[in-house]
Amino acid sequence: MSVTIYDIAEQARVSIATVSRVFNEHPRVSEATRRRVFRVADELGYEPHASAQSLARKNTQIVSAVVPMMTSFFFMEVLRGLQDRLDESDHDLLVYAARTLDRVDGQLARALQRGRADGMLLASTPITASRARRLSASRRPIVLVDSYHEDFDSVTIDNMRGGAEAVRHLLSRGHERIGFLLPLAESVPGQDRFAGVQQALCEAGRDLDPRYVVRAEWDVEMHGFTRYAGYRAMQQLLALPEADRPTAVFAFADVMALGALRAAREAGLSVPGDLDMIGFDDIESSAFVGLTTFRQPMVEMGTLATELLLRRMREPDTAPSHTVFAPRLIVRETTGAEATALA
Amino acid sequence: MSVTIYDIAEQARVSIATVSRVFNEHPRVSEATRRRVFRVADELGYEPHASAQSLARKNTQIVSAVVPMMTSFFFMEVLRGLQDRLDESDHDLLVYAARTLDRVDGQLARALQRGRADGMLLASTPITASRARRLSASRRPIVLVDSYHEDFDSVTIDNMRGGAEAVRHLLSRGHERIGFLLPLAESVPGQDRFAGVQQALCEAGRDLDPRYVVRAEWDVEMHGFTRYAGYRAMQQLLALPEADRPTAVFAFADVMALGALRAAREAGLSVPGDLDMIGFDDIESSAFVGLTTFRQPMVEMGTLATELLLRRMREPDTAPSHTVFAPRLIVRETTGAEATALA
DNA sequence: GCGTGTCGTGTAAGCGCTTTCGCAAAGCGC
DNA sequence: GCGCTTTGCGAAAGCGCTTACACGACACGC
Repeated sequence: MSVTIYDIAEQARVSIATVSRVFNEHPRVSEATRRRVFRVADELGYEPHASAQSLARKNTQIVSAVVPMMTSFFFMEVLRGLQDRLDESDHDLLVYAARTLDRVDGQLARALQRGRADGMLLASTPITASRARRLSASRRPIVLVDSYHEDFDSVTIDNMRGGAEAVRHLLSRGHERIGFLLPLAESVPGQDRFAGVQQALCEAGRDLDPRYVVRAEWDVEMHGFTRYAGYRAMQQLLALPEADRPTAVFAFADVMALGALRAAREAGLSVPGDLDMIGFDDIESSAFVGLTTFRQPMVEMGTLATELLLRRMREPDTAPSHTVFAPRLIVRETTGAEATALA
Repeated sequence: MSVTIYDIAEQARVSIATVSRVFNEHPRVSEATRRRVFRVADELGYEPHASAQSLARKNTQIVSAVVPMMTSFFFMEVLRGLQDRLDESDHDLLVYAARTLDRVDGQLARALQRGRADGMLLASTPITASRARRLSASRRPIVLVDSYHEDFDSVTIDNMRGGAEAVRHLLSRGHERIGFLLPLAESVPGQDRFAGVQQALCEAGRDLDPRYVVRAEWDVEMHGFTRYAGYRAMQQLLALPEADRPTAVFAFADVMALGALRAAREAGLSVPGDLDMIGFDDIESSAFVGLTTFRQPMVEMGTLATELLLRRMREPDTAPSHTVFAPRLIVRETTGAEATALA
């Protein structure tokens, strides 16, 4: 078997309590014994047993993250933020990734059930009433990233503002007929962005032409956040009589915009030129294809969320905080920017 | 505090041993007590304490994965495979992600140190002699994904074959002057692909013109697997006298190819037409830009690796197995395929 | 020299679970 | 009915660690 504090205690001629104290940096240990214990521990190659520590200390030094991989680029970036911050504070990260949105509940259940973690991060997971109830019932520190519920700390993006800004940007470029490619109605970011759209149109005194609003009905389990959904939705827009076709399109996600770009080009349109296009997310491909979009400070969101979680683990009874980041418009070729060299 | 087996035992008028037996599906429990225990457990909302179980059982039901995020798309896909398989067997996943390759050792150390996991998956992590030593010393079940060492189970891609096939494909399209964009010399997949290149050239009776081989010297911490590195490397190729310029380029990774494409287009070349291009990895953007490349069965690699790991956890003393997947050439527009509609 | 503090250490009681062992009761063949 | 096995369960000993408590040794002020 592996080395335990008993082995060290024996060899170092002290009690196991002292060995434990040494490793826990307890102040009342003499310099001499401290050194002796460390030396013996080194020689024997001792590593504390994580489970035993957890059991005795009543904490695990583990944080879990539940993520629907739907937004995989988003998640990878957030993950970076998490890891960076967690490394510093000596916590490990347990990941419960769900393939599709409908599997999130399963992963959530597991994460809660096992009770392995001291705290939990939920990324891009819509908090329904029933989820909220279960989360509250677990009495665990919880932080939401990219989703909102009043009972929990959250770090989000101001989607409404983004939606509004997208419209304003397109209006400022003189577009009269703007098409919108939306995800499923259930999508919360989708709802918010759309609210922004309506607000901006209203402010500008425009009406929303329902023919220009296409809701994805494809790839339902991804809420329509896929290339294919964007592609099909765009085709629907393109099926309008040519004179009525939108001259600009706001796709609610970059992946959708990419599909839409493809559809537009297949239809013989050039973008920009015949059509302006704007997305949301700033995924990796977007810079490459010159897609105008909105950037979200994902790494930062990850580190902040972790920070909040660690705080809440220390002080569980503070009121939930809600941080909202502003998305930043990145103007690229698809709304007329000059092509730029690769940074 | 939370509910323990003692609470259940008391309420159900049995001993804690029996409660434990019920939950562990021990055969020798009467149907009546089984039911009673389950009922009480449900009422009280009992959840077994993971750390206590680990301590008593001497296993954790946790698998850890160490990944350099370098290849983030690759990792996300592999992760999918992992999760799918782990979910089935009721294991949780601990992720140690390193931002860059030089931080891998830190994460490796943590993963080993904490001893939290019953087994370990290493993705895309070059196994140096010193790492191999540390891994062996830990006496833990280990499986390598996308890297190789004779002492451990591994699941890899036949990079040499891919490299050779890339060259053959370009030769078959009549190219005489082929440029190569390589990552740092340290990169093992890079070395293998290059070996394949040399082999294919040799078979075809061609010499390798050293002017056509550019090794990335940028983004060293990513081993040169970045857009920017590809971009700069391509510029170097383009700096050759026009008559000598390669008519086709094999970039050793899609990200590099994307950068290279950009550089080529900035230089006024059209791809395909003036230049053929081929990459490796089939990242998401590649389908979009029509890049010919090699696909790796990443999800499958993930599930297989997990399968192997679970097996090794059951039977630690079997000889290491080495599975090699063949990369599949995906011919797209950059080597002359017709543009295809989005699937 | 005596109380009073502080230091350094050991003893032992947990943390919540699994599992061995033993025992009584019940079932079996004859 | 007698020995035998099987069944169902409890007692108790861990798993490796933390930590409250106690205790002796020593330093200090007076």
